[in-house]
Amino acid sequence: MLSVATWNINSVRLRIEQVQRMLREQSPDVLCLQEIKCQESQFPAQALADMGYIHQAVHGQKGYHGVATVSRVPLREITRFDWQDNGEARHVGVELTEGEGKGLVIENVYIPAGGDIPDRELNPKFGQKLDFLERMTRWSDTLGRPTLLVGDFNIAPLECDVYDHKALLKVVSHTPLEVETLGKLRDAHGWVDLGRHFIPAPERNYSWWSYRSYWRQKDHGRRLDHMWASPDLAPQASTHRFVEETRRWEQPSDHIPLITEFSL
Amino acid sequence: MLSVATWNINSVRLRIEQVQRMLREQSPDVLCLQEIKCQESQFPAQALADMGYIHQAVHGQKGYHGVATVSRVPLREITRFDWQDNGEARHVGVELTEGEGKGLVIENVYIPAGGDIPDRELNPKFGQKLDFLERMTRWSDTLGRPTLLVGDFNIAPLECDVYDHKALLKVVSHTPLEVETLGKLRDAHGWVDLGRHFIPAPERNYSWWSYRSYWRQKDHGRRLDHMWASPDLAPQASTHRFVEETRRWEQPSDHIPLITEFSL
DNA sequence: GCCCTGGTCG
DNA sequence: CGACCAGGGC
Repeated sequence: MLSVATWNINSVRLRIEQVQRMLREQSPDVLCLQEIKCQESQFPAQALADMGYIHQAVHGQKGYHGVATVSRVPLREITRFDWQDNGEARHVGVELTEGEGKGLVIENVYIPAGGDIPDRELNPKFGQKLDFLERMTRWSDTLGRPTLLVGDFNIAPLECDVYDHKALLKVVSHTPLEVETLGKLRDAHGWVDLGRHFIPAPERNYSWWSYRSYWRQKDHGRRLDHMWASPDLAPQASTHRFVEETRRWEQPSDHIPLITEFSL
Repeated sequence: MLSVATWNINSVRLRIEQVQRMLREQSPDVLCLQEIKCQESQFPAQALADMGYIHQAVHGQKGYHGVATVSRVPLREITRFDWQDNGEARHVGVELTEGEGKGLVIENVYIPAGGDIPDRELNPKFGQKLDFLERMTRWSDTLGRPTLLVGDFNIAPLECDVYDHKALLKVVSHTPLEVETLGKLRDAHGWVDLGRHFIPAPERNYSWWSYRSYWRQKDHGRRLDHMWASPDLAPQASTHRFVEETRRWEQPSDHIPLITEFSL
């Protein structure tokens, strides 16, 4: 048994107590964080180590972005890709080195949000997002081991992954071009979307609600966070859950944690 | 019986729950706030009205300074002086219009801090502080009714009003020039310093501790907040207390409330 | 909306 | 140290 969580925490320093609470209540073996928004030197390593998460791979930067994978089972950092080649900290890859999960690779990624306008010409950030996905797609070809790819993908691929499919067709995160580009990444390695494997369409299944306005009343969510298993790993996934309650905590992240359990 | 509190709250929006807690626990009839740090439109009027403090005189500005006097006994705003003539919101004067305290005037003031260097030439803010005090001194001559003058004076007049008299002689808030200038204001109307009337020198008696460094461990406080009664009002003051516990609350103001009870 | 960076202020 | 502001990001 091995359980892995992913959570875009939107500042790990501000929400370290919420991380600790989630770890106490959900008890995953491994936690992948995105948007830690700090440098490695500022990462709350001790607070997490005190809870047993002594194995840590932190790829941070000042102020923005940043990812970290912490674990109570041994791991070692194996990669730290910069698919944009611009110095942003959006990926860290680890390998579990002992126990049932030995050899499992966990890729933790924060895909660019892509700006407001879904047009390469008008909005360079949208192009960067697509380029990022295409580079990940080429990288996918090279993988040869059981791998879990998790994080904030900033794309809600299915109609039922958003509260209003038609309205969001022109909104970055749900445009046909993004969905198609993400689909190529998925197909490049036969990735299995565990969120929809365990909670099949058309069931409502969101991981993010804007801070703005009436997200709670209207349930205007999107499924932007994902856990994808390589074809050789997917059969071992035994449960998968979205921990929606954290979105109702005080001063929450706008994203919620996802957790998968594996029988390994 | 009438009780009046004064508290430099250092952002009333951020600390409205602490204000409510203090009001519940101390139950003053009137509360004078300084450094509300908001415009009148942003003042948490409803939260205070809900607790019975429905009579309010708010003199705010954007971001800095600002004073407000709220009460559960009827009052009317009578003055709103700008002794510096620069648009800063540092004073509001009210008159109680009913009940035992009818006719009592309460002047709520936030005297300028005065900058870092205690020299008019090198630091214009120090001059502005002295000018502010001198204009208040001239204003004091004109008063003819029982009056309570309260607020953050930003001066600790006595040796025992600071944790280290000698060290602070050259620190703005305790320089001989400030103490002398404040003394002239006091003498201009025969104001009675209730803090020292009820807690005589040389007893330790602080109302402010810096946010910086080890204020709690070292008790490096100063008495910057004051309640002064006009000679005709002072005999009615029956008790006076410093509510030090608020400084140990979570995310506190750097100042504590002072409360005087009057037998009226 | 909320969190970052930096600035000013006390 | 911790308020505020403005500007940038998502």
